[in-house]
Amino acid sequence: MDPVSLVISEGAEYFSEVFNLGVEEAFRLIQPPPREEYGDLSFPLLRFLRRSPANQQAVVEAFRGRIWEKGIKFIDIEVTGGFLNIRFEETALAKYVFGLMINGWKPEPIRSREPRIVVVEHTSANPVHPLHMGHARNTSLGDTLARLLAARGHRVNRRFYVDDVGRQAAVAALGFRLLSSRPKEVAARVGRKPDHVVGWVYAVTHTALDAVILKSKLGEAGDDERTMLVRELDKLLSTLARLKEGWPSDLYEAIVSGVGSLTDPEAEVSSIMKRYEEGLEPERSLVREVAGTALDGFRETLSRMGVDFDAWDWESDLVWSGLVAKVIEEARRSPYHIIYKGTSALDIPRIVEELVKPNPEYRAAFKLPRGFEVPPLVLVRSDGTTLYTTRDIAYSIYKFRETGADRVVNVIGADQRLPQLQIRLALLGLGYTREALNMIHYDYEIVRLPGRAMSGRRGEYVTLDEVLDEARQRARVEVEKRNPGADPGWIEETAEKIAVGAVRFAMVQTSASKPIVFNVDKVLDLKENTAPYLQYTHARAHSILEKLGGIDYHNIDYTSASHPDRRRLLITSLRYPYTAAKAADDMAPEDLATYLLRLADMFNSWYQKDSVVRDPSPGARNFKAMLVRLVRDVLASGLRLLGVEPLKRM
RNA sequence: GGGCCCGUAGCUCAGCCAGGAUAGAGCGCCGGCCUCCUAAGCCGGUGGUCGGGGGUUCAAAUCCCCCCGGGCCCGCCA
Repeated sequence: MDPVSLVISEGAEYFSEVFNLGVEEAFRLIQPPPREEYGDLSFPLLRFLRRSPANQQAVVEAFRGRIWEKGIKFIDIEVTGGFLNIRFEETALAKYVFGLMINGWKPEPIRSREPRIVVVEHTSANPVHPLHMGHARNTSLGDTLARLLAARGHRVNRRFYVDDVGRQAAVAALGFRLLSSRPKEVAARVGRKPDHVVGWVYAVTHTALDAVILKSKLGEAGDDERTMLVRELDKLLSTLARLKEGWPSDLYEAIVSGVGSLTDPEAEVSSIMKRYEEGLEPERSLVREVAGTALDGFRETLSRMGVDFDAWDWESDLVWSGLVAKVIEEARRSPYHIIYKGTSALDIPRIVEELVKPNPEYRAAFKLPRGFEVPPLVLVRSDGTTLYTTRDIAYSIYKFRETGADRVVNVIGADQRLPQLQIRLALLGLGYTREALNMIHYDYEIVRLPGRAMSGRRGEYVTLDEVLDEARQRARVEVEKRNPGADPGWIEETAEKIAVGAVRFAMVQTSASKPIVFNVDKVLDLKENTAPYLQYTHARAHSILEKLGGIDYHNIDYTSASHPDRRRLLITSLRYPYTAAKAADDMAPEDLATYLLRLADMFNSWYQKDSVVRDPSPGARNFKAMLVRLVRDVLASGLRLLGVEPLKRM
C-alpha cells in the first residue's frame, strides 16, 4: 500500500478507536484541507476533543507513533485551527512510492475491510422500445456503481430485470399479432435495429389504442368534457401521423385498422396479459419473442457502452415458477393481510404504525416522509393477474436468495420512490426484515427533453443509439483532423471510444439528484465535454513516456519533488486510492469524475511550463517521468472505473 | 390537498447529508501563447444578495421553521 493510503487507513482506525466512532465515518472525515499550506490531509480534531481538551498533544503523539511503526517517518503532524494536519516530506514520499512503482505497484482504490456481496440491478428497461437517453443515465450510473463497488473489493452481481409481464409487453404483443408476422421477421423486413422496430410497433399500437378508447368516450361525454377530449384526440392523431413517417405504410395500416376493428380493445390487452401470466400458447411464445427481439437490440447498444450483466431475470419466470404465487400465499397468511376494495392487499399503514414507528432503527432506515400516508398495497387484480409491485416483492426476495447478497442496490428513477418504499415496507411486514433493511433504492432524476418527459408509448424519445452515432461522427471529424492519413480502422475505433466516453461521463458527472434536460450539443460538444479532455490528458502523458523511451531507475533525483507543482501533483495523485474508495462507499461516481478533472487540470498546467523530455538533467528527467507515469496510471484506473477507455493516442 | 427532490457566477454544475480555515470548477465573454513532450491544451482578465425571510450557534451555502419558483409522486399502470 502507498504511504498516503496507509496513513489514511491507520488514521481511520486510530480515530475510530480514540473517539469511539465507526471506522467508515472516521475514514470519511479524513479530508484534504481547503488550503495547501495547512497540509496534505486533515482531521477535524476540535469537534471531538472539545469533550476532553486536555489530551490533544497525547492524541497527536500516539497517532504519530502508530504511523512510525508502519515505517512512515517522513511525516509531520500538527494541530492548527482545531484540525489535525498531516504533511508528508515529499522527497522521502516520492522515493517510497516510486520504489513501489518500480516493483509493479499501480494505483487502485483502497480495498474494503468488509467485503460484501452486492447486487446491482440497473437499466431494466421495458422490452418494448429502444434504450433512450433516460435509460442512458440509469445504465451509466448502474454500471459505474458496479465497477466502483467491485474495485472496492465487493463481490458484485449485475442483474437486468426483464419486465415482460405487464401491460406494456401485452400492448406490443397485440401490435405484432395484428401484423400477423413474427417480430424477428418484421425487424428483418424493415431492416432496422430490432428494438427500434419493436418500439415503433409498440408506440403505434398504444397510440391507436388510446385513440380508439378516447373516441368511444366521446360518445357519452358532456359538452365541457367534450372539448377537452377532442383536443386530446387531436394530439393522438398527430402523434400517429408522426409515427407513420418513414415506415412501411402497410405495417402502419395493418396495426391502426386492426386496432380500430377490435370490438373491445381493452379486453384484448387484458386477455393477452392474463393468458401470458398463465403461460398459455400462443401468447407465451409471442410475448417472449417480442421481448426477446427488443432485448437483442438492448444487448447491442449495451455492448457498445461497455456494459455487461451477470444475469437477465425474466419477470415471467418468477410468475411461472410459482414464486410470485408463494409470496401472495405468504401475504394471505400474514397478519397484515386485508381485503381492500374487494381484493387481496397488504395493510401498509399498519406495518408503518406497528413495526416501523416503535423501532428507532427502522425509522432511520426507512426515512418515512413526515405525513406519510399511503393506501394499502393491492397484491392481485380482480381478474387474478398480479401487479408489478407484487412481482417486485418476489423479485426482491429472489435477488437476495439467488446470490446470497448482503445488499441489493436498485438503480431506479426517483419517480418510483413511493412504490420502492412500499415494497420495502411490504417485505418488512412479511418478515423479510434483513431484505427490507438492505435493499437500497439508488434513485436518480429523469432525463427530460426540453419541455417534456420522454415517452415510450408515444415513441417520443432520443435513443441512445442515435446519440452514440452522432457522437462518433463528431469525434471522427476531430480524430481525422489531428491524425491525417491514419488507419481508418483505428480512427473509427478511437472515435467510438470517445463517443462512449463522452456519453457515459456526461450521464455520471452531475449528481443523480439533479434532473438533466437533455441537450445533444451539451453531451456531444467534445470541447466542452470532459471525458475526451481526460482521455486527451491520458494520451498526452502516455506519449511523453513513449517519446522518452525508458526510465533509468538508478538515476532519479528525488529532490526534484520539492518543486511546488510536482509536489502537488504527487500528493494529488496519491489521493486517488482514497478518493475512489470513498466514491464507492458513498455511491457517488461524480466525486471520482470531479477528482479526475482536477488532477488533469493540474497535470496540463504543469506540462505547459516544465518540460520532461527536454530537461537537461537526467536525474530530474527520470523523476518527472515517474511522476508522469503515476498520473497516467491514476487516470487510466479512474477512467476505467467510469467506463471510459483511456486512450494512448487521439 | 399531502409528500419528496431541486434552486450557488450569464449558462452547466461542485461544496450541503457528517456546520468551521479567504464560496470553487467548466463553458461563455475579453486579451495573450504552437520553429520546442499532442493547442481536444495553457496563461491572464471578467463574473456571486449561495431563491427570499426568520431562527439555532462562538461560527450557517451547510442545521431548523415559513414563504416563493421548477420538477416528480400520491392507480386493481409500470
